[in-house]
Amino acid sequence: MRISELARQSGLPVATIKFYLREGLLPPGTPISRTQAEYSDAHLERLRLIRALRDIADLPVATVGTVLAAVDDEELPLLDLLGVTQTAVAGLKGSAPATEAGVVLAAELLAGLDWTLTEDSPLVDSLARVLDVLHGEGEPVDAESLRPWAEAARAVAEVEMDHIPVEAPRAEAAHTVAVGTVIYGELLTQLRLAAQEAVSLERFGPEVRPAEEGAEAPAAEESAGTRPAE
Amino acid sequence: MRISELARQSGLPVATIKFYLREGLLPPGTPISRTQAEYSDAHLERLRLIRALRDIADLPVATVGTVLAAVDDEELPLLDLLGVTQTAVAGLKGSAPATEAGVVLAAELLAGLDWTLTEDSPLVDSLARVLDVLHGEGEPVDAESLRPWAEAARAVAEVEMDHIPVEAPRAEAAHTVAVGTVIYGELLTQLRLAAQEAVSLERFGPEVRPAEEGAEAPAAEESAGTRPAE
DNA sequence: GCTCCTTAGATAGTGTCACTGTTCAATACT
DNA sequence: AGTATTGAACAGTGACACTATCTAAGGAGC
Repeated sequence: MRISELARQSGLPVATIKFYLREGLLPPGTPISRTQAEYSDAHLERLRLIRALRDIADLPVATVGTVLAAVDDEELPLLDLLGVTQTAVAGLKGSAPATEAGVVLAAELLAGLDWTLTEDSPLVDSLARVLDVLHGEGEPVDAESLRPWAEAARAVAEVEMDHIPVEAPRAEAAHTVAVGTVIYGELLTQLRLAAQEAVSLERFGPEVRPAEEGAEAPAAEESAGTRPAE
Repeated sequence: MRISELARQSGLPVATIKFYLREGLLPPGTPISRTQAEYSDAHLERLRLIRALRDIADLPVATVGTVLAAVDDEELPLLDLLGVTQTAVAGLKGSAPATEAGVVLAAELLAGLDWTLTEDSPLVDSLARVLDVLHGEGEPVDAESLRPWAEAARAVAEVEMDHIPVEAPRAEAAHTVAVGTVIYGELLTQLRLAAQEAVSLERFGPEVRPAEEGAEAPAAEESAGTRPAE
């Protein structure tokens, strides 16, 4: 297909696709002539992935490029791909580096959990910055208090690692690593919020919520698309 | 203290503080004269919180304003504050709404978990969008496959709800709700990444990774290293 | 061959966001 | 008195992610 067709199928403007091409996020199509190139379904795939990383994970375009390059690099071990992807996702905004105390706290926490990271893992600093903020807000940051989060994190991490098709062709496994790291993270985030709401309603406000089994008024549903959750 | 002192103690430029004042994120100080105002430690507190929401959660300034206004509103029930905060945090970037299929899937998932949300909770849509992406990438999105994430999410949500000082003055509880929803979310995200790394190292490569204490082989590693890339 | 359309590629422009800097008049401090 | 600081209003900046325009070269139908 040519670029306009690719645009139509992906739902993206031609100009945007050209932009991704320029930025190296999307590999060039195979040139048919000097003014035409052929794009494949793989390009469509790739565009979907790009949009997922942009829309869901909100990664900057340059970072998407870094991750994609790592996915495409057949030489790169999966373990390193995971590192690249994590670095892309973990990055916190502000430039303030973690305090020394935060780093110590983070290291102690990891040690207490028996989690061994690579020597220079940037995750320690990201984690330290979060602990700094928590500490600054008066929240407890000792290993014991944080254990529930650590255990939940570990549980999903185990499942995710089980989920990587290590025996499959590298391209497939690489795709899973990148998608998994990024998208399952967002899934967990959204589920946590949903769980918060569910738990808080159970505890503090079940009575303000009829709509259980009674004759649900025929109204509503106008924009919900489907039943809300019952 | 006056504004320059507030700037010094908070580490923020005066111009930035004035900006937050203009945007309504920071309440005005008590005017001493027509050209001077007195700021308190509460302002310092507030600035810390603003920076936490900006740097850690990467919330837009306008959204920070919304959350802060909800925190300050003594009339607003904590349950509603939670809703406001969740909406602020959950917001996904792209404008594409969830597909109908995604919404159905999300509703079924929530139903299967016995999680009841408010009728019009925007969380359903956010969750649906993540499921859409997962589905588009060929990942399984049935309730059974996603159960581990749901259980982990529920576990931390329970702990977080326990953690809210419902008996304390509303201002304190409100602060905890906002900080908790936002910052503990990031904590979980970072811990998940750390756990991924720990688990992957345990399983696939404690030995392929020297750099422990030996004299780091001067050899190549051409470009594969675990550099942050960028 | 001759229009008319599409494309690749290069370059410039737009809109948003979060500051940042500038000016001015009214104090405040020394 | 003289310098510095402040609050208020407003213009300017830099990063980012597109988006638009322009040009020359094909290609398609007549």
